[in-house]
Amino acid sequence: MAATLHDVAKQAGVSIKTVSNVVNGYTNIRPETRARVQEAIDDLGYQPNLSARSLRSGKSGVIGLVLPELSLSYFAELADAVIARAATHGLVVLVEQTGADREREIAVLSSPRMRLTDGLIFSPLGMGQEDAGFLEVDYPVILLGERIFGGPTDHVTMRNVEAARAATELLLAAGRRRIAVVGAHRDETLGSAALRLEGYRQALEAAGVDYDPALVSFTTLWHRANGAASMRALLESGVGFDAVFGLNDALALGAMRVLQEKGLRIPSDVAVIGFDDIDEAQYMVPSLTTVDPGRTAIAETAVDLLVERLALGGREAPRREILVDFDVIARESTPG
Amino acid sequence: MAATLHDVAKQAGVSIKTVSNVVNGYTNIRPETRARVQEAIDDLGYQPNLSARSLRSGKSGVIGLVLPELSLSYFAELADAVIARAATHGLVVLVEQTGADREREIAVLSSPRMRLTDGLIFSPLGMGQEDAGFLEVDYPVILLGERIFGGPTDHVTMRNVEAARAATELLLAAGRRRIAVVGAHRDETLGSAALRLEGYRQALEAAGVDYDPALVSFTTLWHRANGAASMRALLESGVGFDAVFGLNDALALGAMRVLQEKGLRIPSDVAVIGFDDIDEAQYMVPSLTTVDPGRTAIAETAVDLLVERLALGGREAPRREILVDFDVIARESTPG
DNA sequence: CCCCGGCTCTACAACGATGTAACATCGAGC
DNA sequence: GCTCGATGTTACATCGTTGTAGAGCCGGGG
Repeated sequence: MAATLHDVAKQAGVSIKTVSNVVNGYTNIRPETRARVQEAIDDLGYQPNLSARSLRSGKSGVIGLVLPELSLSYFAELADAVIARAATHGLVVLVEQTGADREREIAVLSSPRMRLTDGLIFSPLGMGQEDAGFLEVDYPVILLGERIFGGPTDHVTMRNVEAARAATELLLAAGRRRIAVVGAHRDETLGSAALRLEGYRQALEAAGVDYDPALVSFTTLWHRANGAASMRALLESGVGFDAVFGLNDALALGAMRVLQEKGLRIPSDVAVIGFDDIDEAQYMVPSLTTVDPGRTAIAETAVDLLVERLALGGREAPRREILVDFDVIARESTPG
Repeated sequence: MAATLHDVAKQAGVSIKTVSNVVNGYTNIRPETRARVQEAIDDLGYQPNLSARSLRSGKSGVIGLVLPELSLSYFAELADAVIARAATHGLVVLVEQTGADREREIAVLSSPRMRLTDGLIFSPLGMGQEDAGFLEVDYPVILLGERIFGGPTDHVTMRNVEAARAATELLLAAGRRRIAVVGAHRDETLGSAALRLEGYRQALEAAGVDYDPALVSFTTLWHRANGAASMRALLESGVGFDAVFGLNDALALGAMRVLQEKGLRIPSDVAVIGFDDIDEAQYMVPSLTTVDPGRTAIAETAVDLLVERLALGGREAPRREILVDFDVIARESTPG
């Protein structure tokens, strides 16, 4: 059985409160008392019981991270950054997966399973704008993603429109005028796909290039395979293009494979740009030009905001909507 | 403030223990009492306080998963499976990253941070056989990986030697006799690289094919980039080969890119096989033949073993060494 | 009519930590 | 010599939950 304050106190011949004071670095303790207690602590290998501490203090030192699934590179890398940042605040991270399922996302918000976390970083993919009310809970939540805007909680997200516009502008600046899009979602007005497509359109308009619907291919999940399929369809349709904007990197990589299969050279025949800057993008040949949407900044900002909320201890504070900076990362798949 | 048993009891006009009994599904309660209590619970939105429950019961319902980093696809997918399996047991997972750093791995084992977990699934990369003693802790640990064998804890791992042998045999069966290896580690006797290389050698020997050291290229980290670099070195060295065994998929994919750059056809000129069956392997063109080392089985077995240990409640039980089954998954990068 | 047993329900004491208030002890100051 | 304040330490209550022991009530059997 693990030693308790009580055991240590008995061995050191002091009260448990004195041991507690030593453990917590309270200053008014005689050096010899402290030494005696410390010896007993080391001797017994005492470790504070975090459940008890948490019950007493109302804080567990654990934050929850709720995301679709770790198998998606973007979320794995996000989780990596969240965990690393949390560690610098002395917090540990409990990870829950929802499989992008709306019901499970909603369930997790009210689940007692989560009640031992002090707060949540919440990244939904299934919930939509109409579900914003579910975010109204009595613990701090930091919302990520593009599914809900203007909800009751803090929100950290990326400049989807501007970043997509910058990506498109990079292609335009290279003289490309026929820019295909891979990964659009049909009938979506919110969410990453719609916002990035909007950025694309803005860039075209600003450059005085007509928007050609034939260049936009739709798909569902943003997987490599869908990127490849979309590209095949585009090529077969006979529509001419000299550049491709993959709405995320996986799509761009899938498209890139097909282009190379068909003997098209990248970037001379077709330039390719992605979105997300997942790790493997830089290892491809040619390496993929992409947009770093600020994933690390999102993770770190989310943790920091949550830590601030926790420090408030439940007192009210205005909600914040934070947009992190993005970066266009030029690599070999675009000219120049 | 969140409602407690006490609040519910007051509202329902019963004792807190009765409420507790209702919450825990204790049977001997009059239906009308139960209904009254349930109403109060719903009314107040009562949720059990898990810290208190955990203090009282000595169990938190949280298990820890300690791994190098989630940015490595293998570990992200492992974590995905662990979390999913834990959920079926009603457990949640706290994920800690060590960065494959020996000191951090050792620290985590004795960290009070981890004391609120009931047990650990521990996947070290920095510790070695000589550190086995650190695994001797007073909570259940399930060890993963190939860094420590015969330690004091349960151990779940893959059949590295046999799986690597099977991979090599698939190439041999296709008539390939000059099989290059990408990703060996110098001076390693334990660990994935050494074990997989051993399987390779066994397969060659059984087939009566001489082992040619010139075909084995060494590297450090198992990244795409290192796979590509190794392949370039092999090609430049002028040593002839008709197949490549990447000791993991990332290496194989890196190598595959370089082969294609050089205009070599896969699999007709050079067959390629990997190891790990990461998700992207099947989306490549050509898709990568690889070995599923049983990652999902490892994750699920680890969780199940831990659950069994937890059920023992500290009672002794013999340690178990579990080897999961592997599968060779033939895809387009090998003939046939 | 009384006792026994089963069903409901309750009171109380834990689990291990910490905040509060208060109690010794000591030296300094008047 | 007595008070005062600072210092060092302690007793106690408390966080919210659950296990244990047992109390009250009812009906059935002797």
